Amino acid sequence: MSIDERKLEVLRAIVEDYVLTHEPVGSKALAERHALGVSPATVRNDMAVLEEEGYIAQPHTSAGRIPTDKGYRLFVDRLSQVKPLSSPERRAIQTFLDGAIDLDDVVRRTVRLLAQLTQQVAVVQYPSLSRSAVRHLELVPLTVNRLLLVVITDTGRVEQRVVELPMPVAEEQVAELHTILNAGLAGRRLIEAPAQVETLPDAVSRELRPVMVSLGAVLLETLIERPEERVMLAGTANLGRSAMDFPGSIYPVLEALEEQVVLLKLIGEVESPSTLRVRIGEENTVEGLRSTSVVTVGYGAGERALAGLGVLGPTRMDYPGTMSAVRAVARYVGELLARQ
Amino acid sequence: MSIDERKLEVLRAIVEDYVLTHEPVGSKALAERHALGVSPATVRNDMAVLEEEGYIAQPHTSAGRIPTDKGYRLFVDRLSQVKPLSSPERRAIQTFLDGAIDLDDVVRRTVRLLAQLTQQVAVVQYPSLSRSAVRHLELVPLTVNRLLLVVITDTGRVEQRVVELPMPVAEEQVAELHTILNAGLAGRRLIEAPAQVETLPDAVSRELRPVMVSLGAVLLETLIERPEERVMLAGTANLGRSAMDFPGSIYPVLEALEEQVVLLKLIGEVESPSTLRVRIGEENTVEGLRSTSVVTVGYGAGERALAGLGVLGPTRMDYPGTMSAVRAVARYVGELLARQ
DNA sequence: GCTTGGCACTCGAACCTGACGAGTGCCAGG
DNA sequence: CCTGGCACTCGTCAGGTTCGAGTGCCAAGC
Repeated sequence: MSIDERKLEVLRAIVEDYVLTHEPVGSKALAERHALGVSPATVRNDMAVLEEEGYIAQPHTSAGRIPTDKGYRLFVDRLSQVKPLSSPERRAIQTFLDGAIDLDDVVRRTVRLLAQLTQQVAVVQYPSLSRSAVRHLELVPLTVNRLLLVVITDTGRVEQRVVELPMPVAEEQVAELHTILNAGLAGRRLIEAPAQVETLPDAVSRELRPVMVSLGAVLLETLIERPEERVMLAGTANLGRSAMDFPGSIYPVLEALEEQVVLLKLIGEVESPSTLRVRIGEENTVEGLRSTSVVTVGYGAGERALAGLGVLGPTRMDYPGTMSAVRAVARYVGELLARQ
Repeated sequence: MSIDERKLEVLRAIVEDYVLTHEPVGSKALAERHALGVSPATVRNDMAVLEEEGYIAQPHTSAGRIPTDKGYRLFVDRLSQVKPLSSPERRAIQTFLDGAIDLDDVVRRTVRLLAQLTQQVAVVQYPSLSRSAVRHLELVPLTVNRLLLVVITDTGRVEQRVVELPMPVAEEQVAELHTILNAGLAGRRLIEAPAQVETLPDAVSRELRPVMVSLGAVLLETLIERPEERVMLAGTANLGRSAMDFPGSIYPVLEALEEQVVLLKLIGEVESPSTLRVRIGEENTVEGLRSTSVVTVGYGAGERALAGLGVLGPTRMDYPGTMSAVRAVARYVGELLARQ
């Protein structure tokens, strides 16, 4: 690393000031506001080097400097210290989340909380179906040859599908199917279900085999092969607050946020609940989000990530604050889900 | 009404031109583009009268006129003719909605469709719980003293609550509760359920009464007294397109749209599926939506409105087009729900 | 060799100005 | 009651000027 201590200090000062004021920061103001112990002229020299190396840039010749994506990256990687949440904040998270009555409510509260804490756009993915375990399967006869298949997971998620049966079934037969299904699948992860599903038809009485086959097919197709991953969004209005930070308009950002696929791509690629992931500006693969930064993390019980959550805002965001808020919320939601 | 034929014609022309161009329209352009059969000077006189009566206004002295809310109101009430949808549009609605696999999917497709057809923000309310009928109730034992109560309505909506029981119950007892619940409630509207719920404890064996009481309490409280009305939103990005139409910014609009309560207020007050409701600008009671117009209608099977749907956009919107799109979609969704 | 103060230079923001033209209101004549 | 004509208003736009923040560079100092 060719950058010595003071230059890093200068970069940190630039990032901090710029995040605070939204204005390009000049050498003089910088030397004054931060106890750098050197004169503006010296700062200018450092800035020239930083610019040459691509960490900062000038919007126009006679203006101060602003950090580049590369600058923010360095800041996040080496300069920012985790800002611990204030205890009122911690308490707010607890009391706000503890009131949730079901999974939907947990997700809704979480996403609002995140949006409010960070004053940015928050995204929370529902606990992923494929990574959850089946708690219970229920069959509800709708007509003689239509069943509603209800799957309840250990995270509290409830999914239902209508299944068209190849033949009419009586009530006792439904009971039989019900028993076999639960015996075979309850407690299993959905992701390890396919093998199990194959064996199910053999376990039921001969005439019910085709019915069990249809049920298995629906299970496989809609719950495992293309499980419906859902996300919830909040705080879009916060984009307005920082509208001037987006070149052009917030329009492409709003557009990207409307696409479920995009959102999933954004927070779906999480690994463990302990590692925060920060994508800054151009690092985002999604066209339209190139002017934003995204902070995501997995959440779930223990080390296994059930799903992701995160926050999206202008590249000029308060990274330390956002990162600790995201981490704290994820941790707490994980505990909450493990508890029930 | 002190306004004669030609003045109305002039007003219509102004509205139509302004909606098309987004620019104040002057007397000359107006006389040219529309076959009014009179000279610009005459149009000017008419415009002066229209302005005096509050139907149009001038942004500044040397500019053309734009319609006021009152002007749009007159236009909607007396001047616009329903613009029938093109047959490709009709077909698009059909094919797009027919692919839906469950209620969630119906709502999601509907809201997207509306947003795309109108190029505005679309809002769709889920079929209201209290106005739906119970198709089936299911009880899933979680632990010995916790049950999951699942309610399936005739519109395909599935709601679930965890119920803490005052005592542990065995499997046969759950079966009994299940039978009694379904016997008493299946087929009833949720809104007429309270009376029925009261009688349920008497129908079960003595020792199960307290359990049935808890179940009844949960049913009443969470499903009937404060039923969770849900809405889905799409097309927020379309606000960007007409950002310049909003004085100040779209920020307050976005903010209002984040509030479920506001959205419900917006589309919840619908009566019959046949009557469109148009609220223009200042007619909106919601602060923040004073610069928008809202077109809503009820939808449902037959004459009974199950819930509402609608569209929100700048006051300068294509009212005839929007109105017919909203009406057509509502009609089709109603049919779809009745069919299943 | 790094730091510092001085100084000339650049360039965007803000302000002013005048020309232009769209659009109006009014009036007299048909 | 409609019409053409005409004076008037006022926002927009282009061009020009000033102002000042901030820079880069250089020579002197520690």
